[in-house]
Amino acid sequence: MTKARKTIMDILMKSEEPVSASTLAKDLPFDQATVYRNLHYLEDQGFAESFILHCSEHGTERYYSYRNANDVHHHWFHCEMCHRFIDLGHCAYGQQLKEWEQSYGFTIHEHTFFLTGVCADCKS
Amino acid sequence: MTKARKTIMDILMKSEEPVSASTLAKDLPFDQATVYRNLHYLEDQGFAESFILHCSEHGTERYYSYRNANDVHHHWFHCEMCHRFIDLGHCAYGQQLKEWEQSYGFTIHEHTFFLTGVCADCKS
DNA sequence: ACAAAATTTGCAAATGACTTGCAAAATACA
DNA sequence: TGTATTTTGCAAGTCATTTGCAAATTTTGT
Ligand SMILES: [Mn+2]
Ligand SMILES: [Mn+2]
Ligand SMILES: [Zn+2]
Ligand SMILES: [Zn+2]
Repeated sequence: MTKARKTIMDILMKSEEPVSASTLAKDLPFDQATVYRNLHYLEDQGFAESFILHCSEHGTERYYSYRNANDVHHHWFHCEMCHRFIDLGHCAYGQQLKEWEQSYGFTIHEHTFFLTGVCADCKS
Repeated sequence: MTKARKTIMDILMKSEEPVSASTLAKDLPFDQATVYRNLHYLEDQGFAESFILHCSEHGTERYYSYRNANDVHHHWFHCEMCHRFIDLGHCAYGQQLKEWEQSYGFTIHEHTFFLTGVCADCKS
């Protein structure tokens, strides 16, 4: 495994919340193309997952988080003031998704869910 | 109300599914800046709502739909093959969102939810 | 209907996240 | 170690969306 890939993988593993691709690209000492290509690679291999979120201050960016092989993914709340994410816990939509698949006949590949607003700290 | 604004508003009102901003900008006989500015205006005024969705064929685009003053919004399934949207019906997360607000102390401004996959027609 | 004030439009250039071609550098494999 | 495969940096490109500005349109007050 290359240095760039290991660095990115480590960051994702250690991070408590999703990290944006463009921020990684700016902060890391690798070319942006290398960062983006590695994020794609990690997601392809199932080591990471991502979603696109728009915030007025940082614009539209893709956020990545580490994906544990056996672990279920999480959904998040994003604070529009401090830009931190709050973990909403494991995804609890499995059953609902199956029901929709049955009643509509489609096959779901992905579902996107997140909240935006102002966190408790920023309100006070 | 200007011609451009009325045209865009009409399209949103008549459309059965969300329409992408960039498609509107390409297809309508107004400048793209005018289209984008009017979409922002309509959303600001509460006549439209939008979400960002990425599909491999069309890339990352913002999709708009008309928002009826009294009506609750809908969530959607997007088919990655035919690129149509399937209406999943009224949003049923009101209660859940309130519970999260209480247990986490944050205030939710928006929630984003949608599905992607392959529709029944495209599977056969 | 008329003129001034306020808003909107078209144009052209800019923005910013992300992608891509290519040759050099690093890594994996025998 | 030598060779095949993968990855990297660089530079340029793509594409949705935004922005400044002067001209055109719409709104307001009379
Ligand atoms: Mn943010
Ligand atoms: Mn699509
Ligand atoms: Zn906050
Ligand atoms: Zn389909």
